[in-house]
Amino acid sequence: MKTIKDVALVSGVSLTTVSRVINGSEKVSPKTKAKVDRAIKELGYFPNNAARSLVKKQTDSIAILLRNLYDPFFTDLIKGMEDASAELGRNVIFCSPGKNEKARDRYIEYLTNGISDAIILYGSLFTDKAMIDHLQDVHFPFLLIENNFQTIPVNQFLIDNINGARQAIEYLISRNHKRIAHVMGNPNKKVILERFNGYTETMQSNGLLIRDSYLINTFSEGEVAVSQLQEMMNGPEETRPTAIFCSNDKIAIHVINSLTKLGFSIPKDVSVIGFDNLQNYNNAYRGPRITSIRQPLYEIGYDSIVSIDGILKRTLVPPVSKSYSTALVEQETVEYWGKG
Amino acid sequence: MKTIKDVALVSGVSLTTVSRVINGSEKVSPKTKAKVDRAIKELGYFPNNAARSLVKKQTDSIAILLRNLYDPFFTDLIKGMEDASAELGRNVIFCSPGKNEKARDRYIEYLTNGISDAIILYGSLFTDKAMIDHLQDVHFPFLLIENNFQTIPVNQFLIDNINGARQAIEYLISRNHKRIAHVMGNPNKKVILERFNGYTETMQSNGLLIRDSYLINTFSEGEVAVSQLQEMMNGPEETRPTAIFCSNDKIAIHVINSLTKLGFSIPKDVSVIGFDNLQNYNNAYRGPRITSIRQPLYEIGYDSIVSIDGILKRTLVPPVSKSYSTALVEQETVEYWGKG
DNA sequence: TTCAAAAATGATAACGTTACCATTTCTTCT
DNA sequence: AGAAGAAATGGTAACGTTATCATTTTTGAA
Repeated sequence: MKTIKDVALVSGVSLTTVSRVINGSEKVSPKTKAKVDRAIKELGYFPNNAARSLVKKQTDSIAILLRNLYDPFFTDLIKGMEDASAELGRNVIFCSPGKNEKARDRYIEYLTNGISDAIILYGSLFTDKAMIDHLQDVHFPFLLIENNFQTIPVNQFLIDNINGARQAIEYLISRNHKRIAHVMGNPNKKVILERFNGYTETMQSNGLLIRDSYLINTFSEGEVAVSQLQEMMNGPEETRPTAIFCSNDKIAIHVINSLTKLGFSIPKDVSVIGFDNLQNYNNAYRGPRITSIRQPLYEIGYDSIVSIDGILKRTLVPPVSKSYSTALVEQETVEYWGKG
Repeated sequence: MKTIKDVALVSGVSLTTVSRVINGSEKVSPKTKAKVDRAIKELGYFPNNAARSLVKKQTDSIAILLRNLYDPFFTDLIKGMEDASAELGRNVIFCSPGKNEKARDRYIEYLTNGISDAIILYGSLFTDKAMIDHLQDVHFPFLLIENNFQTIPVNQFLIDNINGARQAIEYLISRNHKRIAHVMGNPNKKVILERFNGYTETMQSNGLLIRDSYLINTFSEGEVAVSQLQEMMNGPEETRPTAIFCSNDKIAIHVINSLTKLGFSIPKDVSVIGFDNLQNYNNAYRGPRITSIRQPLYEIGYDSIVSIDGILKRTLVPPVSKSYSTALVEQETVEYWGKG
């Protein structure tokens, strides 16, 4: 490995001067700069980042921690992050420790100690108070996306899930639906809970009844959810839901598949609306395109990098927090109820 | 930021002893270890990786460079890498510079100088000779997947695309197809060229004619490809292909969509076979599930991490090279031709 | 030509850790 | 009790870079 020392020796100048050339300092004569550049090229020298960040106490790179990098849910988010970092010329590194908490903490310890200058964390199940406290204690810059810490002043981007759910329900109501069920996921997740809240609030404020059978939890019940679904759909016609709001598109796919197997046709017999507006369906799915609520993941990804960059450059003063609104995407799983 | 010095001060031992405790050395008494551990906890000390890798000249982490992390094509590959690194307890960092060559080189310079101990590179358009030469010059461990350097002894994993194409064509032949067309992508890509070669070789060895119209290049022709496709399918029945082999599933989707628009039904009027066996289709796609050649991307991802780990631990001696075979996945786009 | 100011260059100490060798302390055996 | 050996601990120099201050060289005005 070639070092700055070798370059200094070959070009006949001091370490300091070489360092100046490398870092593009103005205070070096063109002649000297040429000499040093020549030596650098000749030796194939590259600066060592470990040494550099040790003394500078900064690395110039941003880390992103996602639970699973391979999840198609993250497609747009990652794309936004890639685009922003390319435009800014920032090095960005992605890590995905999976659901293992030990691995997550190992990565955080690794990334926050001499590897990156800031970290972006996505997802509520992925973060806990102790972790956030730790990051604050050591004054390490971080940005949370869709996490559970709305009460403390940290950098965080949130999606207005409550209003997103409202958009879904009000859209259904505008299509003449009154009996609307909700199939939800793990309520420990921020997004699931908020969408549930948005559902109940909107139903109530529109004077619509939420029957017990209208709430199906795929998380706590496991396989039971399907039989609950079946029971609900086989109930008397006057209480049977005409539309189902699902916590997300994955659940919607599951619901549509199950209903289809039970002999129902979507959206003729029952409308279904999802959340997330997935761009890619698993190729096992054969049903109609899901009418869904879109969250601006590309924008969020893009902005997150830009914001962290701003914070590191001190052009932005933390805490930076934003709320993103959702939009309804009409596709094929919702139909006007009754005689249109 | 707390340092080893603070820990030494608080626990009343020397720097060296603290370092020993941190690194789990045996040569420290239980009593001292307890004292030091207490101080570490009390101070919230974490070792600085920059300083550590500066002196150790190793970082214990592996870097992966993919052109675009968000591409659903990489789903299984990434999953395999994540699983392997989790099992090994290795830190793995992903970077995706996009198609920008400058950015790619910036990342390589960054990663190879004090950030990671080895690098995995995927894709043939993504690497060039100069880059590989550089990595070899500086003796930085790397592993290529599906690249263009079969001639020089580097660590590399390859997929047997020629045989994969043969599997596709022979399957079609076994289903009574004789007039088989090929819609291909950018032939500068290793995989595209090899699949094309596999197609021509297998056609020839089976005594089947490749008419000029049977070769359609979506890359050089752009939109022209669709009109070529149309022309081919509207030709006289006795020369019209009964099956189309596509370089990959994305192209197959494009072909199926175009043919459907032209009034053809898949697989009744013409069979289509793809390559890659994508797990997720873009939700705009409405056609049948694509019969395709599967490449073992999960295994490749998993093995790549294990191999690089082995090379770094010196339990494996480079060059490590493997060839992976493909498998046919029967789905819905190929039918027996004629009266079955 | 001289001198002050500006520009260019250099010497050296950090940064936080581990490697290496030296020293001290503890065991154990006679 | 003393010596030899083992175990535990410590001092210090590296690692490759940049920051800080000091020095030298150049420039330009009188």
